[in-house]
Amino acid sequence: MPTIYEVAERAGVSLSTVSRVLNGKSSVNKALKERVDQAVKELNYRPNSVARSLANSRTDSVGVLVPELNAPFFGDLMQAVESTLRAQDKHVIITVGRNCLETEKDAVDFLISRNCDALIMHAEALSDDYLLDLNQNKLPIALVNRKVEGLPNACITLDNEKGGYLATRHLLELGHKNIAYISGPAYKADACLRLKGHERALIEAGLSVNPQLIFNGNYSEEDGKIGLLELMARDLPFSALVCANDWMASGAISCARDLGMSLPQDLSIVGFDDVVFAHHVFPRLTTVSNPVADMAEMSAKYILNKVYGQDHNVQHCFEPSLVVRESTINFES
Amino acid sequence: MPTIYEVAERAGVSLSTVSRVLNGKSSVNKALKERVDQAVKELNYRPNSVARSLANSRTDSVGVLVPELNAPFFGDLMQAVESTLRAQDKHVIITVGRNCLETEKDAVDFLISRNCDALIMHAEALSDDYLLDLNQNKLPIALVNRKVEGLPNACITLDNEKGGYLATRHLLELGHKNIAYISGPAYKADACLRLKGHERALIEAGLSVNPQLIFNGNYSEEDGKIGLLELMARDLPFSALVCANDWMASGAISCARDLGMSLPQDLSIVGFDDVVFAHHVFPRLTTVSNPVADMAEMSAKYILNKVYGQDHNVQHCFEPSLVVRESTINFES
DNA sequence: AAACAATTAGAAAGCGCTTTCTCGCATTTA
DNA sequence: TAAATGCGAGAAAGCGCTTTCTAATTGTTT
Repeated sequence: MPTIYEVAERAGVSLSTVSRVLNGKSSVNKALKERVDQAVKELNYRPNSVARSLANSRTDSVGVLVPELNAPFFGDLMQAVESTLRAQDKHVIITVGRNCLETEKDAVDFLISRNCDALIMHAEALSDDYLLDLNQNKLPIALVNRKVEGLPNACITLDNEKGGYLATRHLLELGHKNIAYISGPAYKADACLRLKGHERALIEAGLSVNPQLIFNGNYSEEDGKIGLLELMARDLPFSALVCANDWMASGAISCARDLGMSLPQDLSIVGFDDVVFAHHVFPRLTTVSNPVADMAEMSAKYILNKVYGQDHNVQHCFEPSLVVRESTINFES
Repeated sequence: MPTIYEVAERAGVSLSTVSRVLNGKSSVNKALKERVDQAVKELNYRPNSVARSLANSRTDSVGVLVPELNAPFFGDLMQAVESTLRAQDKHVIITVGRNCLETEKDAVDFLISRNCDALIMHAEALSDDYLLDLNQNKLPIALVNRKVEGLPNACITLDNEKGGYLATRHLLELGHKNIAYISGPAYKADACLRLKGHERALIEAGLSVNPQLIFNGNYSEEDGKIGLLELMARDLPFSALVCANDWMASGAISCARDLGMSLPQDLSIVGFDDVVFAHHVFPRLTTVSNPVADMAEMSAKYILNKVYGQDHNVQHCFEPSLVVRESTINFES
């Protein structure tokens, strides 16, 4: 690998001049510039990114924290972040948090130890205070799918309440009156908001919120099954079910089928997120789309603005929308 | 951020000594070592990884190239690589190749420019020669799911032929005699081998290979549909279908259902890869499991051996196995 | 006790770049 | 024409570490 010094020698200039040509920040005599460009080409010179980082204390790398990589939702997120950032010659260092506080902290420590210029996180377990600290420690961060008081700019969120509302209103419009709900865990803000939207839709329709029709799951496929069984055991009739994510909807669907129900005739089901498998499920899942890729791209743009002096428009709140497929049908009494 | 110099000062030793304590390569007087450790703790010192990399020309980073991130198969791959490597304090830089020669080359260039110590690739478009060149250029590489003559050690592969064989033998054992096959693209080695396995099973069973029962797809869901329609249009009866991956199987399934067939009674279908959605499909897909996570982990271990002087056992060829679910059933004439 | 070997600590060079500082030269102004 | 100004190019310091080389200290051998 040739160094900048060899380029300078071949071009017959000093290495400062080569650096200036390479970075284009200060002006260089045209003839010299051409000699340098020529030398660069001849030697097939590529600047050493490590040395450059050491000299200007910037690594052009952005740390990313996601709960897992082998899940469609986070795959979409990663894909968007990676392509947005790499288009600007930054790279991502990906770490996995596994929904676990210790692992997430380790991951952040690791990213810091790698001198990332900024962090983009989908943090599940880290506390608001921890995140505030991080940010005050002069490390720019962006938070996808999370709202932290005190970090209004860093947060890129979805209007989860509206999503929950859309799901339930869709069922109401189809004539359903008894609508069960399998929620995500109560300690997660998005789960609460989705539920709140569900309740608002009921109330707007003049119906009452019956806690007996609500089950608290943990967003897993398994809990979709358990939830459906539990709700049915409570012996209150319902003709439709909203699940707070697609995994639970998928669990509920296969459970329902195992119980001999025919879908969607016996039960209309709505999911949330519109992950890739939503249309593999049978019947194809009606769900609320979560524009995670857009949000992820936006978080990357926010970082590009904040750390690398670029100037993108950034939008902090995104809207979900309903995707009607075949798992919901008119209520026929 | 404190530097190694400040640690040395506080401990009252030279910075060489601090470095030695930190790296533990050469021996240091116990008392001094303790003073250094103490100083490190007091200052909360973290070595600057960039400076370290510059000094010893090693970045502790491994470049990874995958066709895409938002697909279950590559999600599994990434997850395994990331966790294996990070457990050893290395990090991955992920790039996306999109199945496109130019993009893949760009990605590799990018990774090289980032001074990765090694590359782990699931390369679709790069030629064997290109890969050989890379490797001869002193950059260690590992290739997942690919066999390149001349790089026997770098390749971590699946016995695709056996996988194809298992899929078809399963159907034969169920009594099927007319088995259609939707293949992957002929220019991909894995697709050819899977098909070859299918043919071997047929021949072993005393049946002949009828090209009219084979359709060449491109591994996409869409081509599963197109393939099934095309095969049916050829007007040769078949009671079972092998698809060379799960995406095409999923496409074929929804197409079959749209045609009013009932599955698996009217048609048994086998997929390949056992990606996460295989059990979301209805009927749940019988498929050939592809231990991609194991292979990915192994590729990471190979790199750990090769570049970082570790000593893991490495296995170069992996065995697929049949996962029987509900999309296949006995042939009843 | 003297001569030697074996350890261990410190000084200093070097990794490849960026950037400040300085100086020389060309251009402008009085 | 002399002084003032501006600009571009080179010298050199510095980013924070590793590692070689040298020197000093300790322990070992005869």
